Amino acid sequence: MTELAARRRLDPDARRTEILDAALRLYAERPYGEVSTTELAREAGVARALLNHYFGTKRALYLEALRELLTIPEQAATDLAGQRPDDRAGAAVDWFLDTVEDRRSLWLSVGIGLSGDPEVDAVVEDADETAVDRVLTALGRDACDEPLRARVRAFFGMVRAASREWLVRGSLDRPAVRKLLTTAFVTVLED
Amino acid sequence: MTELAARRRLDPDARRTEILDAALRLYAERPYGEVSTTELAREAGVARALLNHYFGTKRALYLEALRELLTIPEQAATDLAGQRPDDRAGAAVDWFLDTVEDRRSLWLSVGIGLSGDPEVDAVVEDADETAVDRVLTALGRDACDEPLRARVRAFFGMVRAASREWLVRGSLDRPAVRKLLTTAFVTVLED
DNA sequence: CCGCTTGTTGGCAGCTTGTCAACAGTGGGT
DNA sequence: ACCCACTGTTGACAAGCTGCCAACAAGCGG
Repeated sequence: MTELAARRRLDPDARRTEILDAALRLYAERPYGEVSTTELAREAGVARALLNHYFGTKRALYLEALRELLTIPEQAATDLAGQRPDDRAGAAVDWFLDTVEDRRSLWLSVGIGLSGDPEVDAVVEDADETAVDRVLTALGRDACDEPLRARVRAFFGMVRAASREWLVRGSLDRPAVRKLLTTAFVTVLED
Repeated sequence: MTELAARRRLDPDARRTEILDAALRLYAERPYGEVSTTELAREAGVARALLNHYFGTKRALYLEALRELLTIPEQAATDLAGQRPDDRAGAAVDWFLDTVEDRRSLWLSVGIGLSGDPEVDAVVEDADETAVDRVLTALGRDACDEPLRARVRAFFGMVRAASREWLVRGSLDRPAVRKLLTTAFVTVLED
């Protein structure tokens, strides 16, 4: 059953991604604290010490995986400008929901919101920051308006919670979530 | 300096709360993974094995502390009914912000939103559920309207994120947060 | 074919958690 | 007042986990 593969010598980048993919696979099922480095190494088909060699520490590997997961594809938010101005908010919400649905399992597995761990929070906030940039520029709004950015970040909290209601609890269907988020988004963008 | 106090024999309930308080104190500063049972025991002035005796496992102790933290005082939400009907949402938001500000350090330390850990999430969701109950009944709305409940839970996600903008980043002041959340809450309540 | 660079590994040292038998307050019975 | 059972409390042990380091070997240049 357990074939011990011959010692493969890989390009460092390839090995890195192999390990990262394995980590994403495991963290998709269980939270950080319940996944040991031994398991991570086994899943990646690699010696445990190699994790430390590439990522330094177990936590660093987790943060890398998290960053990888939260990095949203750039192309998506470009075509909002073509929409009718009065429904750009709706189009933006559709974009949110599409990306969430696409990365469903991983997105939900990593949890929603901030963890209380400063380093983890930093990664999440970083991802939020770029998402705010993309959305505001796609909407043709001033991306340097700090209070506006803050309101959008607050709105993201609602996006996460609403996605959870939709995908996990099933208490809202997609049209309901869309309507809820769109109206909320409009109010957020105004004042 | 380090006085080794004589072995005190306490009522189990008293000892439990002593340990829980110590745990809350530590978890207010550092996340779960960075607090060892040795530290928890030292902070509580107790042998490490006693933690296991009372709570079984380190994780169980954490969950207890979390539940304790998230349990909101009941009295607060009762006086909403007296408000002018058209500003009940604003009064509810004030109530949110008061409780958040009151428990500031602990609330923020525990993080915002869900963690990906099923057990932790269960505790958080449980607390949310009772909060939804209190708010809806205080507003005179149907507390059994499941889609409405879902929308309020989604709104809570925004409350958390907005509180963070206010208390941690300082990107919004209290009036701004109040206005943002109030208008959003109104739209959430309508649909 | 040899040897060097470097990707890769096994094993060690320190620390953490859960368990268990033993210790010691505390109150009741004589 | 003494003893004894009850049980709150503790020290020590075993298993597991993480980070580190010296050693091994795969591939490439000579």
